This record gives sequence, structure tokens and C-alpha cells, in this order.
Amino acid sequence: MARRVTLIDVARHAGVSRTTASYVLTGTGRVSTATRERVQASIETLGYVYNEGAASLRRKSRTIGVIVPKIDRPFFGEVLSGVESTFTASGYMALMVATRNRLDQQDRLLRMLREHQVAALVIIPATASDHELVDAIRSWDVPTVFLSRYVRGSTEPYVGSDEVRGGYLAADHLVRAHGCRSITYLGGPTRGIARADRLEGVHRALAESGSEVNLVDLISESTVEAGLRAGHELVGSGLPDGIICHNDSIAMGVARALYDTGRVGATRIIGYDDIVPAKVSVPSLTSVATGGQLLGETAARSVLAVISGAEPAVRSHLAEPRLIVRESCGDHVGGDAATS
Amino acid sequence: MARRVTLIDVARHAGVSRTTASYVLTGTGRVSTATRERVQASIETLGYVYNEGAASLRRKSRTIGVIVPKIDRPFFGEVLSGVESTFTASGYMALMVATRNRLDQQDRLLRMLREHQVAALVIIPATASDHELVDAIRSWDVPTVFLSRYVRGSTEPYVGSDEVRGGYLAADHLVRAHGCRSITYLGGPTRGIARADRLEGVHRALAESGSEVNLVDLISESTVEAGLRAGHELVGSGLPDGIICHNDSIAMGVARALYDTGRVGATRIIGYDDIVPAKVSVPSLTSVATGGQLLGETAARSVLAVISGAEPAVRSHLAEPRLIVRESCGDHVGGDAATS
DNA sequence: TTGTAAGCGTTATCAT
DNA sequence: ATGATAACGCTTACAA
Repeated sequence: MARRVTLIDVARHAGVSRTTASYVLTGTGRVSTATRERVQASIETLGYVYNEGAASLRRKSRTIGVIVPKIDRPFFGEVLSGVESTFTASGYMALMVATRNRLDQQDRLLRMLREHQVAALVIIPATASDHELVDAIRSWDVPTVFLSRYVRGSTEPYVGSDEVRGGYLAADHLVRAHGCRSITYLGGPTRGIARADRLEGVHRALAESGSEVNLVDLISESTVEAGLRAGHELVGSGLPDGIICHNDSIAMGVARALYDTGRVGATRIIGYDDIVPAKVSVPSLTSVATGGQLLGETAARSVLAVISGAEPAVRSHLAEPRLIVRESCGDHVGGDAATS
Repeated sequence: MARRVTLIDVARHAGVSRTTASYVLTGTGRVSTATRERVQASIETLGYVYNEGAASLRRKSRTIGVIVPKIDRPFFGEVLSGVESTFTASGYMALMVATRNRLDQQDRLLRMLREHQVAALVIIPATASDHELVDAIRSWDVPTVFLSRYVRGSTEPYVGSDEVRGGYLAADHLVRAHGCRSITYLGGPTRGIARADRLEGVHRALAESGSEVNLVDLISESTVEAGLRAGHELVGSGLPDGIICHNDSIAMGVARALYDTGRVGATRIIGYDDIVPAKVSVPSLTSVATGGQLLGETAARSVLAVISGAEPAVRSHLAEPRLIVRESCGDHVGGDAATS
């Protein structure tokens, strides 16, 4: 097996020094057009391949750590898609890892990423993350943006959507447009800050409405299956006028439970995240859209700006969520999902 | 800002040589317990962090390239989840990239991964990939496994499910269990090999059944929206007895179109991949389950074995798909999705 | 515009 | 069991 072709070989072949060869590679320094073309030709004929790893020993690496709780959750998939495309478009590559929402895994992965010398970090922290995580990252001193979830009490750079506003939009719609008098907030991690924020928004909407509304706070996992179970239980124990689900997966489960029990339309359901299949759920889901892909892009652009020195610190960014109204809250029953 | 702590610092602090320090780090070589503990203490007090990049300059790197068409497709999410967990559990990290099913992107990303010295490659090739891709990877000479899609005519190591068998299972069920006389295969990339293979299985099932079946081959994108459109068109032009969809997203779209037009149950629908929301679709989807997560794990384990020298070459593996029967093909109409 | 040479932080070979 | 020392392939002052 032939030895790897290195920059020295290229230089020798082109009759220049390593420096010059390096210059044409990186675009740095001044090189005459003639030399540049000669070097480029040599690169071509020798089949030279740049060694990013070796280069990273001198300058900053071009890999960025990306941490998410789960890789296969639809919403995270959208976010990751935005992150990845932004990075690779700029010549960076993402080391993606999943914590499965476990703090010990998160610590381990953080450590591994650090050992891999990532130039920056984009992290959707595990739900139970606290200040220890923030401190660990701070002491590491790498450009970091928290994405979609932030750590309670932390003021670290954060890109996400306005959860309070999202909760508000959902509750406001149920109360004002549909006159709901009893609302259940269903699902989401117990200790999660998003849950607390959305509930705050809900309370705000209820207060503004001035009407007496009975709000029930129900914990459940954030999966389709959990939503299905919860839906059946709610049918058994008495349905509220409206249900705000922590995400669309839960909402789809609930919707299906209503369908199973012949209670379609017996309550209004609002989901969260507006993932693709929400459109074709029966009924199609009214949902709070947060624009996962765009959030991912924004976060990625943000750390890239810092790395390249364009910005001194990562910028925080709070996106405005939108309420996508569909059948599940009663407005379009019998309507056509294709037109929504 | 303090200089990075290196192995030299550790060695000095512990009063040993770099070599010895390196030995305790990697577990290689013989080191007395006393020395080992002394070094470990120094690592602790100095806050030393291993530099994977520097190490990769000497030994093989511990990053592996993972290429998929789209990161946010439910099935790929499941696959990626399996790949990632297997890699990180073994101390490897995945550089994940998405080609968006475009060959130029795929070439570019391949190049980037190569420059990053990945130790191996796991790739779900873009649909239109041909022998040029195989040749490029071959000449690069890195342990590679093709995952979930293979390149026409190639005999490269491949981990996937038996597409022919999958098509067979679907068609056989429609014909034998339900006596369908007209079947439409809907969706999937025109030039895709999976499509061709599944259709072969369908034909085989039809031939075996001995009955006269009218098979229509309908192209469409593999999205919920496309399924929705196709469903409406089929309703307009006349529904076949059964529809085999290239994936569950299409199937959910079709199901919704039937619902919209009041034709639920008017034809039998079979999806593919058995993604989570298929369970709560209305009707819940009969689907060919391919076990995405497990496929991902298998592929990952396979390349890891090669890297560590346990196996001479990557092993191919063809998983047996299973038909998950639910309401959408008429067996359980009115049944309870929760029990499926 | 181009060349010289000193790192970057490991691993691995060969002595001792 | 431990230590010197030469790679690994690139970037970047500084010199010419």
C-alpha cells in the first residue's frame, strides 16, 4: 500500500516549498498565479488529499459538537437538519451525539467532544440539566449555544422559541375562540423548564380572558404511546374542554384515543412543534409551530459567527411561535387537510 | 488564558516520561501500579484533557463518517439512532452528514469526510448513486458498509432488509388474505433499487397466487404531502383493491385522503418501515417493519469489528422484514390501536 | 513572492 | 518497567 501523499510531496512535485503549497491550499498568503496553477496541477496528478486532522493540530479544528437528547424524535430531526446543513455549507462538520436524556451520558459525551477538540458546541441539554452543566461548559471555554432548551437560571447564549408565548397562544385560542372552561396541559418532562414556561403562558392567557377556567396539569411521557394511554384515561375520567399537549406526538396519541372511543371532536386538542404528520392526523392537529429547522440554522450560524471572529459572543435569539389552526380544535371539522 | 495542559506537563508533574504517561492513558505497555497512580493523580490535579486530534496523527482516528440522504426522515432517524449509540458506546464519534439525495453534495461530503481522516464509513447512498460512488470509495480504501440502500450491481458490504421479501409479504397479504385483484405500488424514487426489488417481490407473490391481478406502478415523492395528493387522485380515478406504499409517510397521506373523501376502508393500504406514528394513523397502518434502529446498530458493529481488526472485511447482513398487520388493510376495522 | 524552521500533542520503536 | 527520540502532516512567524 502506497504511502499517503502529503503536502511535501506536492511541494516537491511542483518545485516549491511546503509553505507555498500550503498557501495555495488555504488561500492564505500571496502566491503568483503561475505557481498556484502548478501546485494545483500537482495536487491533481498526485491525488493529494488535505489532512484536516494534522491541520487542526495547529489551527482551530473544523468540527463542532452537536448534542441532542434523542436523534430520532421528529422535532430534533428537523433541528439537526438545520444545524447540519448550515455547518457543512461552511466547511464545518458536526459530531452528533445523543444523550438519551441522561445526565451521565451527557457528561461522558461532553468529555469526548472536548477530547476531540471541537471548535464549538451546540447543545439541546438533557431535561434534568442544571448549573453543573453550565459550569462545566463555561470552564471548558468553548463557544456554545444552548438550543431549544435552556438551563434554569442560566443566562448562557440561547436559541429557541418563546415558550411562554407558545403556551399563551394555545390557551388563548382555546379560551377566546372556543370558550373552553376546563383545560388540561398534558405531558412534558416534569422538571422541564419548557413545561413551566408554557404553563406560565397558559396562566397569563387565562388571566387575561377574565373567565373562570379550570386548569389541570397532567404529567406523561412525550410519546405517541403515552398520549394514547393518557387519552383513554381522560375519556374515562371525563374530558376537559380542551387539551394542550406538550408535543405533537402526544397529541396524535390523544387524538387516536378519542377516535377509538368514538369521541372525535368531544374535546379540542392542541399540539406543539407542528411536525409533518400532524397535518394528516385525524383530526389534523392544531399546533404551535416553532420552526425546528430554522432554529437549528440560527443556532449554527450563531456559533459560526463567533468562531470566525465576526461576533464577540454567541447571540441569543428567541423566535416567535405561530399557532397553526387545523381541525383538532374544532374549526375545520369536515374540512380538507390538503388545503391547510 | 493558560496554555493547554499536555501530556508533557503530566509527565513532568508525575516525574515520569511522556511514554509512561501515554501508557497509563491508553492502557498499553506495562506500568507499575505505583507509577500509574501517580500519573493518574497528576492528570487529575492538572486537569489534563486527552487530545484525540493529536493522537490521530499517529494512530487511526476514532471518528466515523455517517452519510444519509436526509436527517429528518423518521426512518433515517431511527437508523441514525442505532448507529450513533453503537459508536459512542465504543468510544467512537460519528460525523453525520446529509446529502439531501443529491450526488454533488454526496461527493463533496465524501471528500470532506476523507479529509477528516474518518476511520470508517457508513453510508445510505443517495438514490441516484451508481458505480462511480462505489469506485470512489473503493479507491479511497476505507472500511465501508452500505446501509439500507445498495448501489445497483455492486457487491460491496451491505446491511439492510430484504426488499424483495418485503414486497412479497405486502402483496401476498393483499392477495391471499384479502383477495385483492388490483394493486397499486405507490411512491419511491423512480430509479431506486429498493423500489425495483420490492416490485420483484410483489410480482413473485402475484405469480405464486395464481390469480389474475392488475398491478399498477405509480411514481410519487415519498412524503406525506405527495401521498395525500396521490390518494385524492386515486379516489378520483378509481381506487384499486389494495395500495402498497413505498413508506409510511406516503401511506399516511393516502389514508388521510381516503378519510377526507369519506372512503375509509374503501381500499387496503400497506405502508413500509413501520414508523411510530403509523400506529395512530386513521386507520392504523399495516406496514412492513424493517427495524431501522437495529439495522443501524448492525452496520455500526460491523465496521467497528473491521476497524478493531476482529474481522477481515465488513460483513453483509440482510434482515428479514416482518409484516405488522393493523387496520389499514381491513383486518381490524373498529379495533383498538392501543392493543396493536 | 517564496523559503526556512519551529512548533502542535500524541504514539511507537528501540534502548536501557 | 521506564526513557529518548523520531515520526505524523500541517501552519505560520520570520527571513530572504
